[in-house]
Amino acid sequence: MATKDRLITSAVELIVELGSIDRVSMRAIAKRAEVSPTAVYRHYADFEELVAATMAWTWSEFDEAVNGSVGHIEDPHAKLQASGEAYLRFATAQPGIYRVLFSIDDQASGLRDEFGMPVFGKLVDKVGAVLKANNDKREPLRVAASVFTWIHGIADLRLTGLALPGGEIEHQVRSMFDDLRLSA
Amino acid sequence: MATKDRLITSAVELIVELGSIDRVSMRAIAKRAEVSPTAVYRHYADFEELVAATMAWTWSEFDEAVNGSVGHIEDPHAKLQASGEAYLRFATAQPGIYRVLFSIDDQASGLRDEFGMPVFGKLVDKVGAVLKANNDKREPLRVAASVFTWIHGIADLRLTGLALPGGEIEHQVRSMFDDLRLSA
DNA sequence: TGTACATCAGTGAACGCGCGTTCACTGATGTAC
DNA sequence: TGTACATCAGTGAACGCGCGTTCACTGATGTAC
Repeated sequence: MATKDRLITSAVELIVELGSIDRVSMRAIAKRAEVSPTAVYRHYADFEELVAATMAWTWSEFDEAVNGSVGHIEDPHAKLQASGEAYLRFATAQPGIYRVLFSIDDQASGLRDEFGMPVFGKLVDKVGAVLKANNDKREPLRVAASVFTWIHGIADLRLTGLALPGGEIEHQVRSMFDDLRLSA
Repeated sequence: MATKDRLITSAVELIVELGSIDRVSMRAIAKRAEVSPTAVYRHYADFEELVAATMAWTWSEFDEAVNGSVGHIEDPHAKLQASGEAYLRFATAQPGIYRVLFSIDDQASGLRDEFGMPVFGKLVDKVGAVLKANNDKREPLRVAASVFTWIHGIADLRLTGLALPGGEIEHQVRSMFDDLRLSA
């Protein structure tokens, strides 16, 4: 049904506008989706379930953004670079949405295990390919954790509007990979 | 007055327990401080002002944690290392509190300019001292921005409870500085 | 030193509001015979 | 093919609740003469 999906996209819109999932109410979502508050219960057992569905949707959008568009790239360095750029573009595009993925919250942390870990796994693979091409003996899992940590820092600080030097997304990703010795 | 401060510490306690400032209400703060909701208005014009005061207090606690305890350290490398460790300890100790500093919010961003930038300035100085000792010609501001970005990533991901490899705080800070060529 | 008065920190009751959820219902669509 | 019935997506009214804020007030403390 169209309504079920429209509730989720309405929730996403509101998160973007208000900057945090905690500021979004079920009634506001229903209103945005042009449906009565009661209608929500036809599709989700309660508000928590709607929030969970919204987070799951956000995770899959994130996965698609970061991994979907780079499948055709053969060169491991170019692939990692493109993926990193897509990561930052996703995080920067809509304030609040990226933060949803990393909420401090029991519900969020369960979804992170379920949806986030596979995404991290794909990063480990991409990093592993670069290490192999570079004949670099470091452990992919550890290096990928550094990449993830750093790029999360870039993404999250960008959201706050803090005026740090760092330049354009492309350049920022490139110098990160330089510092982590993941360049060609 | 004791009440004025107790309202702030109550607010901080609630942020820690609930994991986000958005989940904390004025009435809950008053209750925690053992005072009627009305009494809050003796000390703060409105809820927004109480929130602002709480954020300002959090910023100064953060500044104190990161910079207060390292003043006596002479060696620039040891000083930067100790400061980085204190940073992560502060962020990790109480979930939610650190996140308050980096909220997406007009009010938060004003306070970040006012209280956060000076703290960042001190980091630039510490990084500058290390660069000088290393006879490293890189620009302190840019290198400090990388340090800040990365350590924020470490701190923020730790809060989510994500099980990434990386080890103890001390070790994690050390390998970050190694990768950024800021070690002795 | 005593008295009059101002200031100050607090109270309880009340306001209008938006919240998540439940209820009894309506009308359209799908299915069985 | 028509009819009876079940299912499904939706509605509006109502619930109890916690919210931020205002009001008129009380009683203790500080100050002036």
